[in-house]
Amino acid sequence: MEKVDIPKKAIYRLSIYHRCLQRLHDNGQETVSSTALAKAAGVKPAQLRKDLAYFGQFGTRGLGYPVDTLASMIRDVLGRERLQPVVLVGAGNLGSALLHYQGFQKEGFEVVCAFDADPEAAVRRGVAIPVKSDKEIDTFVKDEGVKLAILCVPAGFAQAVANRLVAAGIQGILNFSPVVLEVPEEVVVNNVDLALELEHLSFFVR
Amino acid sequence: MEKVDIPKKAIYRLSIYHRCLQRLHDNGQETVSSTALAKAAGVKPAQLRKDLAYFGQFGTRGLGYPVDTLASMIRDVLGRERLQPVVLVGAGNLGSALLHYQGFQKEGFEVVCAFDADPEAAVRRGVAIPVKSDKEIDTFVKDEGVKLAILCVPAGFAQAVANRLVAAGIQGILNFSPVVLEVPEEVVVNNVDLALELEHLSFFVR
DNA sequence: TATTGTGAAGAAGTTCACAGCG
DNA sequence: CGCTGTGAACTTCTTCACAATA
Repeated sequence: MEKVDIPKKAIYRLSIYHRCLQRLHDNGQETVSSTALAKAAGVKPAQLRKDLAYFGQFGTRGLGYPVDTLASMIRDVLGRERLQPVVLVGAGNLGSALLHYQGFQKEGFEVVCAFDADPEAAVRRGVAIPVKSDKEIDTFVKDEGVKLAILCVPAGFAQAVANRLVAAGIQGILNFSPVVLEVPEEVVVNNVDLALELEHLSFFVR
Repeated sequence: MEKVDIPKKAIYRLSIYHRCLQRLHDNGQETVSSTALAKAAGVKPAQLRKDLAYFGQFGTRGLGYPVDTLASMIRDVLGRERLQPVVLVGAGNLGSALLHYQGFQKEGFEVVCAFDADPEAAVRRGVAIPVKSDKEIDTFVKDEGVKLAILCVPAGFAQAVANRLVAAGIQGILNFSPVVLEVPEEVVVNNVDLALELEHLSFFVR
C-alpha cells in the first residue's frame, strides 16, 4: 500500500513521539535530539531515527530535530491534520463510558454519532451526543462519509455489526468486543481487548 | 525468567485460544484440530501448534487436542486457575466506566477496591465497589497482597501513582494513562492507549 | 490416514556502528 | 564536534515442510 514497507509498530511509535513533541512544544523547546526524544518515548535512539527516516529527512546533523516541524509532519503522516469523524456502535456500559472519555476529542477525533439497539436506554445512561437506532447505521455512515468506527457491542453481535459497518463504507474499526472479526483485507481492525490485557499481565505476575 | 524463551505475543494468543476453547466447550465439542482452532483464533495452524509446544505436548496425532485439558493447561500457564484480585486507581470517567464493565469479572478477575483522590465523587458516579482515598493505596495493597493494578489517573499523576503502587508491592500495571511509565524491570506494564489506537487506524484510512 | 511436533528456512523488526554533514 | 541517516549485523518471530505417530 505504501512505497517502502514500514513496520506496523513504527506507526504506533509515531503517535507516541507526537505526544512527546507536544509536551516539548508546550515547554517552548524548539529542537530535540534523537537521544532525548527517544528517552521520553521509551525507545532506543537508533529506532527513533529509523522510524522518522521512513518518511523523509527532518533532522539537522549536529543539532537535532525541529520540534514543531516534526510534530506537523507526524500529524500529516497519521492523517490527523484535519478532524476525523468517528461513529460509535454499542452504547452499553463500555460504549457509553468511552463517550464520556475525553481522550479522543483531545487527540482530534470527533465522535459524531452513537448507535445502539436501544437508543433511549443509552440516552438515559447520560450519553451527550446523538444516539440513533442501529438500523440507521448504513444511511448515516454513507451520507456523512464516516471512515472510522468504534465497536463496543456484545461479542455475539460484533461480527454482524462489523459486516454492516463495512458495507456502509467504514474502513477502520476499533474493536472492543472480545471476538476475532473477519473483514475484507482493505479494512483495518484494531482490537482492544481489556480482559486479555489483564490476562497477559497475570502471566508475568507470580 | 522462563526456561525457554517464549515470544511475548504467544502469551496474548494463548488467551485468545482459551476463549475459543471455552466456546467449543460450551458447544460440547471434546477435541479440536490445530487447523480448526487456529482458524477460530485468526492465526495459522503452524503457529498455534508452535505456541502450544512451548508448554508441552497436549495433542494426539491424527486426532487433535482435547478441548478441556487444553483450556485448563492454558489457565494454568496464565496463572488463572484461581481468582486474581485487582485494584483500580483513578475512578474518573474512564475508571468508573471500567468498573461497570463486566468483562474483567467474566474472565476471572475481581476488582476488589478502587482508589481516587475524591472517593465521594466516584461513589456519586455510581461505582459499586468500595472506593477509598488514594492515600490508603499503600496499606491496602500490602495487607491484601494484591499484585495487579489498573491505572486510570490523568496523565500528570500517572508516574507518581505508579511509583506508589510499585512501592506497595504491585507487580503488574494495566496502564490507561497516555504516558510512558518508568518502573523497575521486575514490574510489568501493559499500556492501553485508546487515543493512540484511533490514531493508528487513522493512518490506514485515506 | 489424519494430524501433531519440530528443525530449518524465511520474514520482519531492532540495534549497532560509523560515514556524512551541518 | 555532535548528531543524523543508514547499510549491515543481529535478534526475534513466523511459516514451511515433513518425519513421527496414534
